[in-house]
Amino acid sequence: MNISDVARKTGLPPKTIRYYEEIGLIQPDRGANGYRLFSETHLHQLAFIGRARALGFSIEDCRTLLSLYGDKSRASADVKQVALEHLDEIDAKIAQLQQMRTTLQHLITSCAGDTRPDCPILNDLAQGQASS
Amino acid sequence: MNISDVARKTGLPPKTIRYYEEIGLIQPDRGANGYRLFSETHLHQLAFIGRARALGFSIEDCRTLLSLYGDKSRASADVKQVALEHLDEIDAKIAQLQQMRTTLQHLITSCAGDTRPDCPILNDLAQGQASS
DNA sequence: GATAAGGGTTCCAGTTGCTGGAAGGTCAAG
DNA sequence: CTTGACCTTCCAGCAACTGGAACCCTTATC
Repeated sequence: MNISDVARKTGLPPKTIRYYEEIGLIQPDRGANGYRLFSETHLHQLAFIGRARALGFSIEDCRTLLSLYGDKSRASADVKQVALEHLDEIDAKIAQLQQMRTTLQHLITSCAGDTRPDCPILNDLAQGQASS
Repeated sequence: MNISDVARKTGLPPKTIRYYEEIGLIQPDRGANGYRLFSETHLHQLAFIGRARALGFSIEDCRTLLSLYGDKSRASADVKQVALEHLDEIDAKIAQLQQMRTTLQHLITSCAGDTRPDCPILNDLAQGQASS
């Protein structure tokens, strides 16, 4: 399989697949003409990476997960730990965004949004406290 | 004021302040020795930027907001629009993270996390469907 | 006057995860 | 034989910094 076939089947752009090879996530073979040649195994690995990335795992996490995936004597606890740490990161990000959201929503609500220059949003940014 | 004073008062690292000058967000003066010299106005601007960044606004948004802040004939509607667009972005990110969180949590719950190799998390990543 | 500590300066490189573009080789069809 | 769609590599850039090297300036102390 050439790269565009794999791209179509995995939904990953060819550029991304080349990048994954460059950083050593996958090791496709090469044909006599220099083209990358992908096996079914490579296809599975790339689909695996694509799904892990869709769940927000970092590239380094993907590397770890791929390695565990290929290790038939792995302990599921190792996989679970990677997932749990990632869940914590997600929760932290959500909490941070919720905090921003709350403050921002409050400011937006208190801003008239008309042609006058008075603006509680700018006041808050300038003073470090809401004008309400 | 020298850069470390401003850093202490705003909580921004000196490196970040230099970076903000480099990209034209602020224009501190220079002393005869080449040191940056910050006025109270610069201090306010940097504190303003720091708070906007804490609310998740991009550097470009900060540029716009700073410009509106300095424009006494602004319309608050312009500020509100920037804030509303940013709120939408935050909401989109939260939704995406919640989606990831839900899937990940489900997988984690179904994984025994012991010494055996069977792992629904890897199964899902490999197959594109949960094993439950 | 020498020196050492603690400022400041610039410039270059690296981070994460790609993405765009240029320049060029390959291949299959008409 | 040429056209067009592939493929290749390499270089640059995105956001928003951060680290480090190499060097200058200031102030205090001996």
